Amino acid sequence: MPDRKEAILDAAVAIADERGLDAVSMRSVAERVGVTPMALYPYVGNKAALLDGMLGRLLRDMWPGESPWPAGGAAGAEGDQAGQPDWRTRLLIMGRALRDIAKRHPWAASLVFARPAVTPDSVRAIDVVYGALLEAGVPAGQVPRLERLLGTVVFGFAASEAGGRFDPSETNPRSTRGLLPEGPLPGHAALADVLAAPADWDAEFEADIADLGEIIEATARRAREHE
Amino acid sequence: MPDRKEAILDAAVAIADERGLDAVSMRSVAERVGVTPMALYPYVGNKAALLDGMLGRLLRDMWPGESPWPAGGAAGAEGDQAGQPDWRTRLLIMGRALRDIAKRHPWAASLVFARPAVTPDSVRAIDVVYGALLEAGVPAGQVPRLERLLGTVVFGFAASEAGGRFDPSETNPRSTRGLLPEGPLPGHAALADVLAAPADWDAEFEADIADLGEIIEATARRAREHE
DNA sequence: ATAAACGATCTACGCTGTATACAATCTACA
DNA sequence: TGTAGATTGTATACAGCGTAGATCGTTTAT
Repeated sequence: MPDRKEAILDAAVAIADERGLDAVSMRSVAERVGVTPMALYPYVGNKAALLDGMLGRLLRDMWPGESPWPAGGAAGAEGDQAGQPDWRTRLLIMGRALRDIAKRHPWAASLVFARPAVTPDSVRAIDVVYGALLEAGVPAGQVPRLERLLGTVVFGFAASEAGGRFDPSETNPRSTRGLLPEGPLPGHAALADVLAAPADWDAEFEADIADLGEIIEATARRAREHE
Repeated sequence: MPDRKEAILDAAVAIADERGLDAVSMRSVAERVGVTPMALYPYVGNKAALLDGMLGRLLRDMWPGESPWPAGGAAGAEGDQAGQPDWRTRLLIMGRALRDIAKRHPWAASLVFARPAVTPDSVRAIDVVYGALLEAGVPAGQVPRLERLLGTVVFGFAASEAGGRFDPSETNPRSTRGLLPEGPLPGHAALADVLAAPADWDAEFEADIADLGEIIEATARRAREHE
């Protein structure tokens, strides 16, 4: 009866959304499910596995229905399927979906870099990226690396946004003036105007994705020329 | 007497290196310093601040002596200093240094995305990157974004390497064969050969850095043309 | 000399993950 | 229908956690 496991994961995700990841304890989850803490163990094994399960649950929700696009149509030799958007918008959609998830569940981003994430759902997501990169003309030898780079940037951006790594340059006004107790900050001083303006994270995310797209195209172009 | 704080941070870092980040507790750190747990609070405030301090300590060690290069010489209008390497190798050196730190202290990488890292040392590091980007010809409006992108990739790579996000594709042999309980994996199937070979993380890191360098140059080139 | 601030201590509270032992309930077969 | 076995949840307990609160020398300032 694995409905129980789903219910447990639901409860854990709900608690993390409402009160933060630190509030997710075996006791709090158990209470929400209406059961004693030890009753969770047959279903989730231990707390680390529970966190993995929470992350997996989120990745599954990336595409609500079945698979995001008709399966197949990934190998370059096969030609493109009819109703499928091109590789660029496919990657864009995935990236945006991932950032949306991270925004809705800020706790998730910090988990990505801490756990391997070997769930079947995440492997499926990787496969879709592989397909897009192959369609773009990236040589096979570079595809896994670029997939990892894409993931690093998207997850990293989401994690930074959620975890606060992007905030401090504004909250610390002294550094934007090019001064620090220990010495001058010529770079900050030269950028005072830009640093004073509030950042537009949506625009920044899109710009990053666009830059990644250029990397992909440049890689594909190099491969075409050297062949 | 802030030597005491240094000693506390030293002890905490040593414990994390030896027994992992989870082993860093107020009690264990206090014991190593030779003091009761509550005696730490006047110096580090609370546990979260202690973790911040540990991270800051590592960033300071990025350049052992004083500052990495003679201060100043960042603003583009000022021309280049004599003994300073060009912006590309400067960024390369910083990136490599950061990955080395993450390799020596794997626990640190997971902290980066969880805490804002507002310490003076990290601000100084950011300033150096600003200087390099300005020297490369990146327009001021894009410099902060690219600095964040660089940091995201380098930290993200280090965190992935240390946290295990890069491992599973090999440890899960079934996925490299293009098969999964739930359905086919056309992308994995098409890349079977490449996925079977072991990855060279040093080479991958260098390749990623090179790609970032191209983004920087492309941005600078666009700015030159549109002016 | 008196007052104030500081550094360190001890105790205690409520919380954590989970090993272990036990009880209740449902299933299957005679 | 009776009973054995498996399944599922409970109760208790332990060692460890972060830190609030009160206390107490010792140092510094007035």
